[in-house]
Amino acid sequence: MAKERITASDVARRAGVSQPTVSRVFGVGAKVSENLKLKVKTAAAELGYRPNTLARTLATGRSRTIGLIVAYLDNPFYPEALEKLSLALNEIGYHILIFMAANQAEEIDPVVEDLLDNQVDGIIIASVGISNTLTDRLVKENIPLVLFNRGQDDPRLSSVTSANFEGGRTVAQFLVAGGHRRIAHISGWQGSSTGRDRQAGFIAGLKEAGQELIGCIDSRFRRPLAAAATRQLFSAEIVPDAIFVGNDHMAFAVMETIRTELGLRIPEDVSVVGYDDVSMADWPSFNLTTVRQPANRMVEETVKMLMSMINGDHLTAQKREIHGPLQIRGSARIPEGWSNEGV
Amino acid sequence: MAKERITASDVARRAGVSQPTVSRVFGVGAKVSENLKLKVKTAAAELGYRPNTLARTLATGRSRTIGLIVAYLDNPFYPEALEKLSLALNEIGYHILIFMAANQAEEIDPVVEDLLDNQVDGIIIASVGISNTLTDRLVKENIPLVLFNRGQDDPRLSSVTSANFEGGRTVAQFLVAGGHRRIAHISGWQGSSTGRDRQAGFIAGLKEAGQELIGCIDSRFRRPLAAAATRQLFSAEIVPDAIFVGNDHMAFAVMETIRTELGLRIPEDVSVVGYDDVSMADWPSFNLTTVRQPANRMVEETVKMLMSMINGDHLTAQKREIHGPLQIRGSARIPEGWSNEGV
DNA sequence: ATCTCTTCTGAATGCGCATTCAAGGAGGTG
DNA sequence: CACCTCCTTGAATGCGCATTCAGAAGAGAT
Repeated sequence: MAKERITASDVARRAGVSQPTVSRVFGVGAKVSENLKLKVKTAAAELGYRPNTLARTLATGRSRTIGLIVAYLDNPFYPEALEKLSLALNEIGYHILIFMAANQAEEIDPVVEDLLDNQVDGIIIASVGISNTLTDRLVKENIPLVLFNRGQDDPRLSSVTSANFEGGRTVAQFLVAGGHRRIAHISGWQGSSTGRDRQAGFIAGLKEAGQELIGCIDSRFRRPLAAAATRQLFSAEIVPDAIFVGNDHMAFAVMETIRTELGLRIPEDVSVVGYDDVSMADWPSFNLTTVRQPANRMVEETVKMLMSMINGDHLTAQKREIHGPLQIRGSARIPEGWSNEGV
Repeated sequence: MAKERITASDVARRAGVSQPTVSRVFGVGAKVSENLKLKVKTAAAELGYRPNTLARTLATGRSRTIGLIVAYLDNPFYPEALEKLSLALNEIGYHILIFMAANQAEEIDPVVEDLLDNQVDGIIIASVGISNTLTDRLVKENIPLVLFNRGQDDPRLSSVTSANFEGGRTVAQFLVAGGHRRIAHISGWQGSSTGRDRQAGFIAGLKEAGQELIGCIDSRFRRPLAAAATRQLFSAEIVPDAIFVGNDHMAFAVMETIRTELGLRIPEDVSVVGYDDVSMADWPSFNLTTVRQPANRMVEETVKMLMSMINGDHLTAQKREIHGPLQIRGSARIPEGWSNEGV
C-alpha cells in the first residue's frame, strides 16, 4: 500500500525550495518572502502535506499536550468539568492525554511518570492527591502542574478549588436560619481537602451559632456509603432534621434513602443540602439546594494558571479558591430573607 | 535550572557501552548479554533515565496512542464507557488522546486530521458520524478506526454497537404483552444509526403484534426535547399508556415530566421503557425498565477490533452487534411470564 | 560606483531513539 | 589448527522537523 507519508522535504522538492523554508512557512516566526510562501503553500496543498506534530515536538521540546488525570467519573461533576477543560485547552491549541485514576488515591505516581515520558508540557490532576517524592520530581524537572478541585499543603503545588470552607459555613448559616436544631453531616472523604474543608467550614458555621453536629459520618464520596450513613443517622435516638451532604452525588443517594426507605418527606421532615450543583440537582426529582462549584470559572482559572506556568510568567505556585454561591431550591427549608444570589 | 534531560547516550556513557546497547536494553527484542544489561540498568537507575516516548515514536512510526472522540458526555452512558475504554487501553500499554465533540455532529473532520498529525495508531469515535471524504483518507492512509455505539453504512468502516433493532423489538413485545394498546415512541436522533435502529426495531415489533405507534417524536437524545415531546404526546386526544424512549438519559426527563407536570403515576397510568441501562436507571427514583447496553463487552470488542487492525491481522472492516437483555424493573407493567434474563 | 546594513535562503546540524550493517569474539567442527 | 557459524556490540544512519549560521541578494547611503 502507499504508506508514503508526505514530509516537508517532499514539499520542498516540489516547490523548488529547501526543507527549512517549508518549515518556516508552517512555523510561526515565518520570515519568508510572499513569493516562496505561496509556492510552498501550493505545493503543500497539492501533496496534502501536514506537519508531523511529533517530529516538531522532538525538535522544539514543546508538545502542546497536557496530561490530565481524573477520577470519580461516576460523579457527574467530573464529566462536566472534563468537557469544559477539554474544550478550553483545545481552544488554545493544546491536546489532552487522558488517564483515569482508580478512585482510591493509590498509584498515581506511575501514571504521572508515564505522562512525563510523553513529554507533556503540563499536567492537570483532578480530585486526586500526589506524593511528595513525585512533587519533588515535578518541581525539579520544572513541569507545570495544577491540582483541580483538590488542595494540598505543599507550598510548591498550585491548585484551583472552590471556597469549600466558606461554602460549608454558608450551609451552616442557612440551616440554622431555617430553624434546624438537629443537624448532621455526611461528609466527603476526609482524606481529601475538599471533604475536610467543607466539613470544617460547616462545623465552624454551626459553632458560631452555638450549635454542634448531632452526627457526622465520612462516606468518602460514595453513594452506597452515603446511603448507609443515612440509615445509621436515622437509627439513632435523636434523628436529624437536616443533613448537609459532602457532594451532590452522595446527596441524591441520601435523598432516595430518606424518601424510599425511611418514608420521610423532604424538606418537611428533613432538609438536605448538597455541594457542587451538578446539572442533576435541578431535576424535579431532586430539586436540591446545594453550593455551586463554578466549573466554568474553575476551569478557566486552571487553564490560565497552567499556561502562565508553561510560559514561565509565573514561577511561584498559587492556590486559588473560587467563590460559589448557595443555590437555593426545594430540598431544604428556606429561611425568611434567604434567596439566591444574583440570577 | 537543571533542565538536563537524561538521554540514552548519558546512560551509555556511564555504563561504558554504546547508545544502541542502551536502546536494546529498553526495547523489546533485547539481544544483550546479561552482563551488559545489568550494567545498563544500574546506570539508568542511578541517573533516573526514562526513554523518551516521542523519540521512540518518531523512530519506529508507532505511537502506542489511540485517538478518542466522544460526545454527549451529559449522558452518563458515555462517561461510563469512556472510563472503561481508558482502562482497557491503558491496560495494554496504549495512551489516549481525547477530544470532545460538539454534540451536533458537525466538524469532526478537522479533529481527526489533528489526531492524524499526532501520529495516533488508531482512532475510536463514540456516537459521532464521520464524512465520506475523511473515510477515504483514513482508508488510504491505513489508519484503523472503530465507531463505538454508532454504525455507518460505508462497508469500509468498522463499528461496535448493541443490537439496537433487536432491542427495540424486544421492548415492543414486552409492552404489547403488558397489555398496552396506546404505545408511543420518543426516539433518539434519527440522524444516528442507534436512534433509527431502535425505532425501526420497535415499530417492527409492534407491527408483528398488529399494532402501530400512536405517536412518535424525534427528541435527538436531548432532555429538554424529550420533556417537550412528552407534553405533546399527552396533549393529544388519545394519550399513550406506554412510551418507549430512545435512551435512559431522555427517559428520566420523560418520567419526571409525567410525574411532576402531568401528575400521572408510573407504571399505573403509563409505562416507560428506556435504553442503555445506565447506573442511574437502578436508582429508586427511577427504577427504570430498560434495554441493557453491555458497555463492558462493547468496550472489550472495540479494543480487540482496533488492536487486530493495528496489528494487521484483520484487514476487512467488521460491524459487530452486541446483544443486550431487557432489564426489567418497575417503570413499566410487567407481563405474566417475563423476568430478567440470567442474573 | 562602492560600501554597509538588512533580509532572505539553503546547508548543516541536532532532538532521542531504533535499526541496519559490519566487525569482533566465542564456540564448534573436521 | 584452520575454518565456519552464531551471537553480541558499536558505528553509522534515519525518523521529520526546527534552528543556527553563513552566504547571497537587495536596499540605502555616501
